[in-house]
Amino acid sequence: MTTFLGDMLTITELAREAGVTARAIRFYESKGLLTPRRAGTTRIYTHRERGRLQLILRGKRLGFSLTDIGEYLDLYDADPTQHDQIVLLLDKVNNRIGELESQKADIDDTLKELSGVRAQALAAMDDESAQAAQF
Amino acid sequence: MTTFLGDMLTITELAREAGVTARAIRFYESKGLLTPRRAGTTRIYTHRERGRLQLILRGKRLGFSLTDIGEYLDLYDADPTQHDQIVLLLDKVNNRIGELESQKADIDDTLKELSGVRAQALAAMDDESAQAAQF
DNA sequence: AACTTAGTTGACGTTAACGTCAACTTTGTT
DNA sequence: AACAAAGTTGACGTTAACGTCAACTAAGTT
Repeated sequence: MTTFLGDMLTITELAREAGVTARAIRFYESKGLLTPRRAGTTRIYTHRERGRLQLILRGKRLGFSLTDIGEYLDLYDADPTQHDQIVLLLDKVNNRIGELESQKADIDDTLKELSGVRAQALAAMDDESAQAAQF
Repeated sequence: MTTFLGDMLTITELAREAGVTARAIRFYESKGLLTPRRAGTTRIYTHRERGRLQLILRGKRLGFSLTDIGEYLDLYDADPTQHDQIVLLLDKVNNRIGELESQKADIDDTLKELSGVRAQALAAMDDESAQAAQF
């Protein structure tokens, strides 16, 4: 294992670093979200794949399906010399931005409600201690 | 069907209004997220259930599981006279707020990246038309 | 050379969130 | 009364996203 690896990681190393299982990483690959090089039969993960994995995990945290995430990743791979591709790209990017902004609005609504709940809870506790101070 | 219904809806009416299937609504009930009254055997949905359903759907848009959503809905039902409940409630509310804020951060990161992608795409199109203008 | 230690490829199992019947009962209509 | 429409309860099917094995192989170790 004293072979020079530089920026490269094995699947279990990447898994630990990212906090997921190797199985999950292979699964993402089977869905076309990752395409690691191979050293013989063994998968080798480099900077690019690490970044992609982070994007995948972030997408998951936002509740997107792996299919959606795949389309998102594709946005980074468009050929800037193909006019048609760029036009399609722009459309998809704009759609994605719209979705994310409405999701953000949902979050803000929820946060406001939770602030309300919290305020009520604090008020209830105040009442309680005021009540206790009576005796 | 000319019975007075007032604020009340039948399951298919509620389903249409909310854009989901009746099956989904029954499913949410089976998970304890909704508890409609009954007129004999038929479910009756009133203002409260409609609001709850909206909260469920918003939770889904944010990528939460029905279990998570159930805990979220519980936050609205805490008894303000029970000290222990309120303390627990505050803790849960604060956790939820934290999660949502980090989710919001993920969204903002993604939005920034997408802006970058868009800018690159627009630049590529500019180059292209400039190129075309050469001839 | 014999072994342990990753890593690899199937292949089947599992959970969440419904979809899709089938078989009834209940209502309102003709 | 007879009937179509809507609602109800099972119960089985389906998809996504992995978990869990089993059986092999390649790579260093002793």
